[in-house]
Amino acid sequence: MTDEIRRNMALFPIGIVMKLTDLTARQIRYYEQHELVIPARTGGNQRLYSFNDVERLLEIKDLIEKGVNIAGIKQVLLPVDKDSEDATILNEQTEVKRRELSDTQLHRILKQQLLGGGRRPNQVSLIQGELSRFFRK
DNA sequence: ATTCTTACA
DNA sequence: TGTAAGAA
Repeated sequence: MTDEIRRNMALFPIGIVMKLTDLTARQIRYYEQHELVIPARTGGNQRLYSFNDVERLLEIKDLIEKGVNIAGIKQVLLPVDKDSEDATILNEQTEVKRRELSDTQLHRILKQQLLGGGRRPNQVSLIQGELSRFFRK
């Protein structure tokens, strides 16, 4: 799949990503500290983001706006392991893979609930509370 | 001109 | 999160 390569290809610097996502450099870097996105680096240590990274940041932005904290987002968005990012998993059809699959399904459901629009502002505070309970330990 | 890291009102 | 400082 050549398309995956294209999506995970690091292309733009943080300045472009800022305009694309309407996020501040501070926020973008902050989310990186929490491993919500792992951009590539140039020889000069400059961050380079891929289309996938940008889309991910948009999802994060969406959740933040809905009042979800970093802890909650970490549960909703599947963790990005430095490897499976650019090299798609065409190997390891193993045990671990099966367990992660069920986790993935769970994440999707949760993601749908949060991402699925149309929610009352009043319910935002509830989302915070609910999530903290769901993900507590 | 841009971006990076670190630190703090 | 914003912003400043000093170095790439």
